[in-house]
Amino acid sequence: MAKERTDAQRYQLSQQVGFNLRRANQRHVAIFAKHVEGLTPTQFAALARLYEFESLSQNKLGRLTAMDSATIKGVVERLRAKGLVSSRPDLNDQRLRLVELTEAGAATFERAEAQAQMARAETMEGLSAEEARLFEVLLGKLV
Amino acid sequence: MAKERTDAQRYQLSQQVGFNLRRANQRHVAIFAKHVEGLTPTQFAALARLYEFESLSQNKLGRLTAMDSATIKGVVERLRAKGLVSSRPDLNDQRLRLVELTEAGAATFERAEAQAQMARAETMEGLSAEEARLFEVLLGKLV
DNA sequence: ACGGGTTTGTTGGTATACAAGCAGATGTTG
DNA sequence: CAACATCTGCTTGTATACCAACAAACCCGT
Repeated sequence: MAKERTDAQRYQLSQQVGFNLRRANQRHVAIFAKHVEGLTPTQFAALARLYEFESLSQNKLGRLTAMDSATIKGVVERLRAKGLVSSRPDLNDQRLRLVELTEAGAATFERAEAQAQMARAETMEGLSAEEARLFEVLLGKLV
Repeated sequence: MAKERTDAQRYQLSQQVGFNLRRANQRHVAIFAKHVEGLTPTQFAALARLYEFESLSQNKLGRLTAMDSATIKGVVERLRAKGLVSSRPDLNDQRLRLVELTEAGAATFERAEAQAQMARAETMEGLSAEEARLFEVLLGKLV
């Protein structure tokens, strides 16, 4: 057995918000992967935004999904490789790349939405309905 | 302006727990980086565990910090490059690599602990003291 | 003692995530 | 209109994060 320090010296990592935020997120990603086949949470988020807004520039899509321009580039690229989105230059503003859902992308999102709901339920299963509602409110204030 | 779908069709990504867990974690990592210079949250977590237990095998350290063996390998490697930990083979069990804090590592952790506390405070600044306490309890039930 | 299962650490591959630096396009202001 | 600032997308580099496959070392039951 490894020796432990006394309580006075011990730092309670397991009770640190930052550590637990990271673990909660890790756990949710794992649960999401189990329920939603073929899409990561970030890819799902991108599809959700494109479903909401028919067409978005790549950077704007990134901002709406909390990804910087380097990250969203890769996500769009992988969604494109799966045939779920298309992208083309904007004729009015030549800096922009307009990204859109394909039909397959819209269908995939609609199917994934129900699965994502199940992932959410499993993520929250340790909390009562009342606690879950409260947690979501507090989490919303944090971000 | 991009066209939006009607409310009936709209998926409220911004209210999804998974999405907000990811954003909350991103935000915390950014705040942590601002307050704790030279250490990432995961590197800090590893130092915290090594401060708690004097000596740990690499894999066990990974388990205690919620990192798989591939991830913890890189973290230990970078901490070693900074001179904050040392690692050596275990003579009793030749599979193991024992990882320990160096003196510089212990000092760095003690300094970083106060800074991490400030990062925590800033992360939670949107919540009242009572809400923050409650949030931590609920988050603890989730992980 | 030995053959089978487990554990540990490593490697390679994929996917976020962000900083910094870049070039081209656009906007703004004198 | 010209100078300047801003924005967009791209690239490189670093750091998690996890999966799958692997070999060496260990453990355990027979």
